[in-house]
Amino acid sequence: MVVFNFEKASYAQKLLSGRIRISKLDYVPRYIVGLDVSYIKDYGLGVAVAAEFDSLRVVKVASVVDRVEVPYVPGYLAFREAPVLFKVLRKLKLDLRESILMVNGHGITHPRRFGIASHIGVVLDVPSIGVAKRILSGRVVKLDGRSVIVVDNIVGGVVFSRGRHRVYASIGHRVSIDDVVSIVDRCFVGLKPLPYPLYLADKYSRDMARDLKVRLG
DNA sequence: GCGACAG
DNA sequence: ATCTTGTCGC
Repeated sequence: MVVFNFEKASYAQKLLSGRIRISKLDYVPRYIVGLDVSYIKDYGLGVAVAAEFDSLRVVKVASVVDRVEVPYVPGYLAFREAPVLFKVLRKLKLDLRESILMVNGHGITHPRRFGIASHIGVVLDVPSIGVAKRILSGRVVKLDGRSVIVVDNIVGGVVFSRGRHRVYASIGHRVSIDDVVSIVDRCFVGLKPLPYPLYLADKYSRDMARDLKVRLG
């Protein structure tokens, strides 16, 4: 049996973090795609929700059930979940050249600056943003009335407060911190604690887990 | 060594 | 993430 090699995974993350491009989004996206995974035992239930960037109207949803081999260890989430998300993105059959990805997890606000949002963004070379419910790496600092996450002396993420909920958004790939702020901000609708595309991906994957359990007894 | 630790 | 009863607050 092959065991996961965390040493090599660390090396890969440090190496690949050098491929992250932090720059202003170079096109107006047509779609924003929310990505999330829930679990039943060793099966990951991945969901992708594509919404129009302007109206946030949902245009496409895809889901996949995939066996996961890698355990969850903080800092190595991508090696567990990214394969599931690559599969569901293939099923989505959407032209990602005109889209941006919103991934449940961190981007560069990661111990080796290569969280799952950056991982997926770099591998597919698609603009991406990470959105996490808890902080993983970096220091939260107040910067002109706004809480931001500083890593390596740059602003890599921003903290959003929705009532008592906190959301930590960060640069994934091919976006600027200003893009992260403006894009995540306009995805909050109503009182939902997560940006809409991610809220739906999260909801649908949980619904899927519940339904599948009923079907299994 | 100790604490912290996305999903 | 998932499991899982009662309980706090609006």
